Amino acid sequence: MNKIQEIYKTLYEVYGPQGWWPFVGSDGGGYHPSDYAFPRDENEVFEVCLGSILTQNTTFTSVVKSLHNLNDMKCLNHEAIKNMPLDELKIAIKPSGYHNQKANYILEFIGFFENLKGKIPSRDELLHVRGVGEETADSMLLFAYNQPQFKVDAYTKRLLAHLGIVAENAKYKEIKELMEHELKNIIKDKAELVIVYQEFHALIVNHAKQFYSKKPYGRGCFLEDKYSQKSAK
DNA sequence: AGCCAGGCTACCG
DNA sequence: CGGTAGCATGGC
Repeated sequence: MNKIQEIYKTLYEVYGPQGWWPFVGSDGGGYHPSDYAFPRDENEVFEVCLGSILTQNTTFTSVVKSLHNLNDMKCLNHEAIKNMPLDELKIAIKPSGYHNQKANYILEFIGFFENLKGKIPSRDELLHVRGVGEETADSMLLFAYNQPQFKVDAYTKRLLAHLGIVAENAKYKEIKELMEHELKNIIKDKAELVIVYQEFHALIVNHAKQFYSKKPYGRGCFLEDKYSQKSAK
């Protein structure tokens, strides 16, 4: 087992399955640890994509508020959002911040989404949608479409940089390819790989919220002793 | 009161 | 190419 896999194993043993991606539509199930039958329909696929845009540079608790606002207005689906007044959309998603930008991102994405007609988009196609960058694209592919694309976020980079596994100025692509390379050779089954990518990302966020949110980063991080590649002092 | 959050675009050199 | 200002709100 390589170091990345050991870190995953340790985090999973400590925190358990995260069942990331809280759904608020449908039966309003919230998080769903150990249940990987999501998303269950086309509307939940869209809900994840919507959440992926809304969560840019924001906490997911804020996103859940926005999603509840839309759900209360019976507008938690692409057709209703497309047909609602722009001002109402902006008000609904206000808790997530950047509502002027994100409202337009969402409408642009809906145009793209409807053109797909249920097809799975490629990563490159997603990246051409305005408002969809690398992390958002991977978020959609991993959590909405169950594709084995590792999602790298600020926490992932911060953790790996702190442990000396990547450089402080490492780029998104470099980190993504490292994680995928270290994990996919061992895990052959695609569905299982998706689950590991999903859980790993969620575990990193859970862990990093506690130990990598405020400076000095890494204080109290129990991964540091075992996995840090930095030479002592 | 200030810093940070599960980023992206536009524009600069 | 890399670097950075601007975008907005809520929580602690």
